[in-house]
Amino acid sequence: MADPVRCRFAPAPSGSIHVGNARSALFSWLFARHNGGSFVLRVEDTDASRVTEEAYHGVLESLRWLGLDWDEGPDVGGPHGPYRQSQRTDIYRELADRLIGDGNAYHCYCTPEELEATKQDLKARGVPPGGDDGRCLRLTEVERGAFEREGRPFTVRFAMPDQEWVVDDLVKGEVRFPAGQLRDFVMVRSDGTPVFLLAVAVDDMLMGITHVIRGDDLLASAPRNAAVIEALGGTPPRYAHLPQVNGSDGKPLSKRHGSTSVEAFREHGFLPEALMNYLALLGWSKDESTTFLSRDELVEAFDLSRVSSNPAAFDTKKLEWMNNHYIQSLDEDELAARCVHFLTEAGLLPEPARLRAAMPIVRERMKTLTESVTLLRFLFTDDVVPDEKARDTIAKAPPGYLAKVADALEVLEPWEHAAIMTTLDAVGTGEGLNRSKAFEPVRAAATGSKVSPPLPESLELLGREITVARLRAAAG
RNA sequence: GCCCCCAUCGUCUAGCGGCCCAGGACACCGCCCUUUCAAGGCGGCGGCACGGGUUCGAAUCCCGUUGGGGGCACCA
Repeated sequence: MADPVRCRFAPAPSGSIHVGNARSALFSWLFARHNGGSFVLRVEDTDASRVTEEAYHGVLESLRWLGLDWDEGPDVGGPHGPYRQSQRTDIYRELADRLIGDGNAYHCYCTPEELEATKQDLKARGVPPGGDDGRCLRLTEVERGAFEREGRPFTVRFAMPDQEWVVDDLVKGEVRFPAGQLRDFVMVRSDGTPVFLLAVAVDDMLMGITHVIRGDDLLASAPRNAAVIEALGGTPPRYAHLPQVNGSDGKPLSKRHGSTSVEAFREHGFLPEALMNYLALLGWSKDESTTFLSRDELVEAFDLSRVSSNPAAFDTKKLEWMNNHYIQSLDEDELAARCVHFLTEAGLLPEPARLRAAMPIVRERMKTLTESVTLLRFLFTDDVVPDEKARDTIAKAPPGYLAKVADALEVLEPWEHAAIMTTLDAVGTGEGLNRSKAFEPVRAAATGSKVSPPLPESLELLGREITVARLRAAAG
C-alpha cells in the first residue's frame, strides 16, 4: 500500500488569485481527492512587503467559492501548522543553521556591487549569472573571521551540488539540468528572513507533501527544492509542472488582459461550477468527448498522466458558453437566488416571487448572471425610460395603436400570457401588422427596450396595471 | 549570453506507426425554428510550423531550423 497522497497549494497572497493559479490549485486538489488523499493550503508570505491581509482573505475566499476545500490550512488548522510561512520563521532559521553546520550552506558576505560584478563576469564566460561564484564558500577561516569582526552583513547561500540534476516530472517527463546551471542561491536574507526556496523545501518536507503540482514557471526550482530536502535528510516529493495559462491572445496573463482574477469572474456573474469545469479542461481532457463534468465527476476522472504539456489560452467565449449551459441546468429556485445579488447590486429591488417566475423566460438568455440585470430591469424598477431605439420604434407605431392595445389589455381576462398573445395578435391584425411589427412598439413601451424576454410572458409578470400605464404613457 | 519547456483548425483538444487525404467542442458563416434577443436543430469554413531522416507506412519516432514561453533575484 502506497503512502497516502498529500498535495498542497501554496499561494503568495500579493493580490487576487488569477485563473492560472486557480487552475494549479484545482489540479492539485483534484489529484489529492481522486487519490483519496489530503489537500493542504499553505500561505507563502515570507516577503512581508508584498503581502496584505486583504489579499490573504481574498485568496481563501476565491478558492472556497470555486469549490475547493482543504484538510489543513491557516484557517482550519492541522497537525503540521502553522500554515503561514510568516509564522514559521523559527523553523526555517533552525534548519538553515543545520544546513550550515553540515556544510550544505554558507554565509555569503558579498555586497550588491560585488554580486553585480560577478554576474557580469559569469555572463561573459557563458555561464548562468546567478550566485556568488562560490567565493564565499571558499573563504578561509581567517577571511571569514575578518568579515565577522567587521560586522559585515551576510546572506545564507545553499551550496548547490555541482552535478547534473534530473527531475522526473509527472507531466514533463525527465527534465535534465546540466551541471553548472543551478547556482548557489540565497536561502536567508541579510535581515535574517527566509526566502521562498528555503521555505518551500522545508515545508514540503515537514508537511509530508508527496506530490507538488504547480505552474511550470517553477520547474527550475524543483531541483533546488529537492536538493535542500535531500541535504536535510528528507525524501523529495514527486513533482508535476503544469503548463502556463495564457490570455486569449496566447500571451502570458497580464494587466493587458483585464481582470483575470477568480474574484472578477465571480463578480461578472460566472458560476463556480462552470469556471471549475472550464479550468479543468484547460490542459486536461479525459477523452475525445470530454465536455461537461461536475465537481464529483472531475474528481472521479482526473488523471495527471493525461495532462497536456503545452500552454493553453484562456478563451472567455467558451467559458461563457459553458456558463450558459450551467445556468440552464441549474434548479430554478437556486438560479433565482443567485441572481438576487446582481440585481440588487444594480440598484433594483427583485421581488422574490416575481423573480422566481421570470426564470423560465430568461435562463437560456443569460451567458452570465449579470445579464439578468438588463433582461429583467423592466420588472423591478418604476422608472422605465425607453432608450433611443425604443423611442424610435414607439414613434413609428401607427397612430393610436398603443392606446388600442392598452384598451384591450385593460379588460382582458384572464391575465395570462396565452390570452395576452391572442389579444396582441388581434389588435395587431386590426392594424394590418404582422406579429413582429405588432409586438415591437408594445415591447418598447412596456420594457423600454427593443430586446426583452418573450413579450406575452413578460407582460404577464409585469402585471396589468403597470403594463397598461406604460402603454398609455408611451401613447402620449 | 547560458539552460529548460512547448509546437494538430482562430481557441481548447482527440490522436500515443497503418482505424486519419486527421475526429469533437468553442468562435465564425449559412439555413431552419421564431414576437425581439437568446436557446435549440442542421450544414459550412478551417489545422498536423518548416526541413531532413527512420520505416513497407509518420500528425504520431529521431535530428535540425523557426517560432512561442519560462528560468538564471536578498520575488514567489
